[in-house]
Amino acid sequence: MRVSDLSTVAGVPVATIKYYLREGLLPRGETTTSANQASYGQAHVRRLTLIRSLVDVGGLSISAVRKVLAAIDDPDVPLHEMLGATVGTVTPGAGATEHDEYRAQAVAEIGRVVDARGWRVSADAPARDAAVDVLAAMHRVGGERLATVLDAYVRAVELVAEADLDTVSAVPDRDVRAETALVGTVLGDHLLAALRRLAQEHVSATRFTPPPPETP
Amino acid sequence: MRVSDLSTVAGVPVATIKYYLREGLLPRGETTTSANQASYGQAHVRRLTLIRSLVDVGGLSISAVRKVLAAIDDPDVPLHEMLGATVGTVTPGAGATEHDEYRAQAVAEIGRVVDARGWRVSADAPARDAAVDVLAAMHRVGGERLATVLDAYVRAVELVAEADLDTVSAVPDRDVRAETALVGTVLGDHLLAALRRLAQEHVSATRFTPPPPETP
DNA sequence: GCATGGTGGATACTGTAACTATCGGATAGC
DNA sequence: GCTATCCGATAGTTACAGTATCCACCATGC
Repeated sequence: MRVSDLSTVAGVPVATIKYYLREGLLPRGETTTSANQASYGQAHVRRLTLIRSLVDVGGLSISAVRKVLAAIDDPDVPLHEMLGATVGTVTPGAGATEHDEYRAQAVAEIGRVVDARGWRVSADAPARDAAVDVLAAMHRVGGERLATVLDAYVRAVELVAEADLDTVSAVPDRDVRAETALVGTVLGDHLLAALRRLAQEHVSATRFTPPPPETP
Repeated sequence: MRVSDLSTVAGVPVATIKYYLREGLLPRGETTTSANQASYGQAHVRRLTLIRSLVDVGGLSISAVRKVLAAIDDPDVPLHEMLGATVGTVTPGAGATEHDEYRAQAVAEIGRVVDARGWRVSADAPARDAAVDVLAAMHRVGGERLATVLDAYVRAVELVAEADLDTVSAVPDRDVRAETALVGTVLGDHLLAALRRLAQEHVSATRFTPPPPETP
């Protein structure tokens, strides 16, 4: 399989494939004979599909994809660390974090819920900082109001995380498991976001409009 | 309050404020005397803080911010429609959606869960398409495996949406309510994502490592 | 045995997004 | 009156994600 075939199968322009090769997202094909004839296999198609999903649907940047793929490919990186690597990349913020009153309050609130639910998470988990940043921003712009959702969110993500781990645990192969965890986490965020909008619409409809005629 | 003051208070460079004015994100200050002396008030500070949160923490693009702000400011736009407007902007995809087997399956699955939970959502809600797209991408890259989480996700977002609506309903003023819904939805996605990582770490830790010494 | 066209690799270019810098004229406050 | 600041417009900058072009080289069908 040469580039043009890979391009056809995966639906990605050749120029873009070359770009991904340059950027180290996609391993180079085996240069069988010599010099300028490399051959690509099924693994390249998989990887390319993965990259496209992360970029197009997951919204990751190229450098973010490079990072997480490197983590996938390194057998020494534990799973939760790989997922942690996606945090800083999905939420681009974290730059020049202001240490104001809002942030202090957010730190306290996150600490409270982590303790209350008995979560065993390291104090310096990147996701923890991300959560603090978002919560601080909520306070900054919306006052106290928004913090009241925190407990419900925490219970909801426990449900989600249990399901996530069930799915990931069921995969025997290490590489496939890492890939599953990655895709499930990155795309899962967006799936959750879309479902949340639907659920909001539903809840809003049931609360504020008369119920539809019963259909038993 | 002139631009430089606004800049100091909100922590945003003057040049950037001018850019936002140009782009119509921020209403121009009242041009009190005439021509070149405009004055800004507390509302501008609020709006500027809101914009920065949506951009920096929420990750929205400038054009997306313009769209949702226009929806906020228009009293005729119903709440769920405003939130729907954020869907297409957060998930940039939707371009050249392939109608392959994966998508067909995703459509069926979303239809199934919506029916199963009795969700009252319109068939052409933007969030529905977004969910279908993401689910199709999951199938494309990860096979059947990932779809098993769907039911758990649906139950989780019901919890979340109830909490969201509780919070929003508690706000009396229409404008503040719209703003709360917007911020809660956009930033809420990221808060949920970060909390989800934490919960994943916790669940992973409790499943695969010995329990910590008890501290009753 | 040789023309044709695809290949790998390098380099240069394009388009978009989000600012950032400069400029010309006006005006505020001393 | 003088200087600092302001407004508005225009032009420039940086980063990102590709695209496009070039060129020497293989490989294969005639």
